[in-house]
Amino acid sequence: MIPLDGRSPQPLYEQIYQYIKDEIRSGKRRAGERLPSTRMLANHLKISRCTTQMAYEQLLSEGYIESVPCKGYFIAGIEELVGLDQEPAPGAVFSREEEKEDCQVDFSLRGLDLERFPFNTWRKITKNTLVDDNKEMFAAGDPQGEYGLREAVGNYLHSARGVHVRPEQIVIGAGSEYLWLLLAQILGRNRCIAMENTTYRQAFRVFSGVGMRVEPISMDANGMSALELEKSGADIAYVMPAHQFPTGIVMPVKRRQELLAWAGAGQERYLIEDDYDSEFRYKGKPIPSLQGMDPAGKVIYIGTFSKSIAPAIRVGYLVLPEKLLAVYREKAGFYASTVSRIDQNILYQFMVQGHYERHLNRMRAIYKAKHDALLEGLKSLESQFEIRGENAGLHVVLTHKGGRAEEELVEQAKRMGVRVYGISRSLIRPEPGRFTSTVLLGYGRLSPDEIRKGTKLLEQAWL
Amino acid sequence: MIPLDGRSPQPLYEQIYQYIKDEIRSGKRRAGERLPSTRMLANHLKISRCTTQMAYEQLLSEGYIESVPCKGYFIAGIEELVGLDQEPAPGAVFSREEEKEDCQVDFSLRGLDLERFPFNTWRKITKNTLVDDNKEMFAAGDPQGEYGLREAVGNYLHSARGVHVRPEQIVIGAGSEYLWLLLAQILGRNRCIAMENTTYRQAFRVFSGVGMRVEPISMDANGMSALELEKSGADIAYVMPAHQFPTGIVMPVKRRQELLAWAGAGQERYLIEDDYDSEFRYKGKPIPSLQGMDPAGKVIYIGTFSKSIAPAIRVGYLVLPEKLLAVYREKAGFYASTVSRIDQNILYQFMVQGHYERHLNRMRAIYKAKHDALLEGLKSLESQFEIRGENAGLHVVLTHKGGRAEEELVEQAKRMGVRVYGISRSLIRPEPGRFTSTVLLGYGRLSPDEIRKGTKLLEQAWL
DNA sequence: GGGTATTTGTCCGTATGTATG
DNA sequence: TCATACATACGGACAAATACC
Repeated sequence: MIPLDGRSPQPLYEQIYQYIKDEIRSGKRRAGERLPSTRMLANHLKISRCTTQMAYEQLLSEGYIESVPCKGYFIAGIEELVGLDQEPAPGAVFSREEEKEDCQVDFSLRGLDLERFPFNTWRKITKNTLVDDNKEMFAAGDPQGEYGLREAVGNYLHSARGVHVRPEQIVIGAGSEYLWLLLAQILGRNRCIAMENTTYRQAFRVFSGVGMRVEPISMDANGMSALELEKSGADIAYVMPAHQFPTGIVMPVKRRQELLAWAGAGQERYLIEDDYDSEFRYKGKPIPSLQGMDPAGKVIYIGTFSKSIAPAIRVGYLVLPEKLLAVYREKAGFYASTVSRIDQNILYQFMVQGHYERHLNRMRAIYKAKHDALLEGLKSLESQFEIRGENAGLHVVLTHKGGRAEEELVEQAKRMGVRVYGISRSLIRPEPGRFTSTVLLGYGRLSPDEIRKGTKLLEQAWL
Repeated sequence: MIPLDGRSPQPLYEQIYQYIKDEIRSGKRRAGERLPSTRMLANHLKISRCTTQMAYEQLLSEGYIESVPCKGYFIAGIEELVGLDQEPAPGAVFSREEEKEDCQVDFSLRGLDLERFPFNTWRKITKNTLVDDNKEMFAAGDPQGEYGLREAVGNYLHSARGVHVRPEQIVIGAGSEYLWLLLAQILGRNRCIAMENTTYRQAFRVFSGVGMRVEPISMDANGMSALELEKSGADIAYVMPAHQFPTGIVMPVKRRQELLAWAGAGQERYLIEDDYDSEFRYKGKPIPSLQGMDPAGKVIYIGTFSKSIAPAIRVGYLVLPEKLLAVYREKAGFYASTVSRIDQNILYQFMVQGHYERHLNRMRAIYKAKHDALLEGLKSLESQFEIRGENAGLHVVLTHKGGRAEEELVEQAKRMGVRVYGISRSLIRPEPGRFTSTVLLGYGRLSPDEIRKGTKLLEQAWL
């Protein structure tokens, strides 16, 4: 029985939250154990169900408990599936995973929390998609992607990201890499593309691989330098305004407008906005997409479901300005869609039934809990490290104030069994004196407990 | 997304109110449409729930929206007349389907018989793939494709097509177009590629689209002219030895050896063997693949499941010679797989459980029946038409002996309600006096009865 | 074994109290 | 005093999982 004091300044839900949290921490409650349902508890304590629920939600957002719809709330398994880590891919010709060694905590940048994926929902939708009267699903589909799915994506982008889009402007494709490649076909190879000097290595390799000239542009605190962009002679600029990878910089409105002005000054100039992880933002008012701020149709918007649903779902989308639509149709309209029509329809159902929004909300809460745990754990490092790129996405950026070399930081962490990642592999062109003592910590796959463990080890490694 | 300005003198709730009011007035929101719940919106905009509620209350009091307890807020249905003429017919942007008119029989070249697809098997395998203990299926997979699937494809190719292949040489990708594109990245753009003068238009567009120089090579009865190839200066040759599209030519062993010899004469020379419909062969011994005849590793083999299973299954495979493997890893190894890992595993199960072989055997019998019906029906045309490309694939080639123009043949057929397709769209370069009176008849989707009906109508149209 | 009542998490609109200019 | 914004608390409706008949 939880003792409640109605006259206490501490709200009821917090008293409940505190009580249960203490029980979990002290070990009185074992992992996997079921909590009383919100109704039962509320009934028992003679309070509103919502109050108990708020308490549970708090516990949930901090990772102490987990919820299973229609079943109950359960104490979280501390390190349930640690070391489940991805596949070693039988005979993997070149697995991207480095060897595990005795790595205890891996702050991997591509790690995601797939445990919470609404598996049953997905399975059910799949089942319903593969019904007998749906055989035409196996025939060839629209090369641009199923119209319904494009509508759903368009609606989502409009409401969530302020993107202005008709379904006709959307092209569905199998992941970012393919879409970059496709984009390169549309824009033409004889382009000069400006990229932020630390950027997605993959994007850089695709664009340079197809023969585009790539101009690295240095960044200030607000992102890509507009001045340098102007001078570079590029006619395309690839940017990530919402949460730049890897620096985590959020481009403020002023810089956005400068870039839009730059694009507007040339007939053939375009901005590519890669909104790769904009789904996750934990603090501060969300800034609409660059595309949404642009009435002139100079922004090509690109996004994917790899982070927001699962990497295995190889689906991404391109939003083309009206002017480029004709070019797309001429140059690439004959490309068959790269995504199975069945998968497109599963995803479509997932979206129109509202599962996508729900899933995003849930994941946002979960990742926020991890994010908070990480920042809390990094507090002790603040004297020697600058922490940036927080409050959004799935990684943070740490820079050693004393200028300790990146390799040393990585190596020191490694000796303590912690894997962190240097920023230098994202550099296109070396910049003397910059990006030399910066490491990246991804927290998507780790549990709050693992994160706390990791930061403790980092403390020992670096201080 | 509603743009909010925290520093504006206009209160937050009023900004929201204004925004939604404008959307309703402009007709962007339809009557009856549901607004996001106060919680969701507040969560999204990172403001208090009460603020969104105040905005909604204002809208409510002005009659723009209605509230339904426990369900949500809805746009009021004052004027149903707003914005009736929206959306331009789903998928109509540029659907590949020509208008139906009063076409009775369509000898479509991309038609397939999907009625016989083992739907239940596929569904069952899908269900079994999506079981709870298979969650890792949603994580990122091998960029080259699931190893198991590559093994299965390799085994199939070895036994069915005589392809010599280790799973390590196989790259799984989302359909032919993507694989061609990938191949172009691997080989490099500064290549000169020889293509048979009538060939897959799509392949031509991909290769020329990425900037490769394309050399059209004329064909004799045995396929691509080895002499002309030698003279062309090309270092890559794209061929379809098993059943050339569209001519249906089967390349005899002698010509194959000439091509192999050509490839062997240059360090960087390669043959691309597109085995697009080799699954279907109705008479005579199946000829092994070109790749299987080549001990020197000069043949790149490419195939897909689009015809043999279903076009919606966007899966194809590339078999790279050992020498190109390293190049692939370096230049394109970072490309994530374009096929959903789940789909790959479904396909894998489909193959290892023997369903693929069974399905192929069944389809071969079915298509043979159609093929026979077509040839039987065309007998009466034999006096005036030469019939070629038979005994394999899913189409035959008809050439008018009298030299009647292709357009006329198509038009005459059309007037009788039959759709046939001219060969000229497969021409890369006009060849005076050739391919001017030839049409193609695909029979994949038609039933034997429809085929008989079609040939009867063609008789009336042409004789 | 197949329908049915119950339980449960989840989402919803609503009401009231409070802090800050 | 009032407008604005936020925090706390309430109970109904719903669909899905589950247990029971």
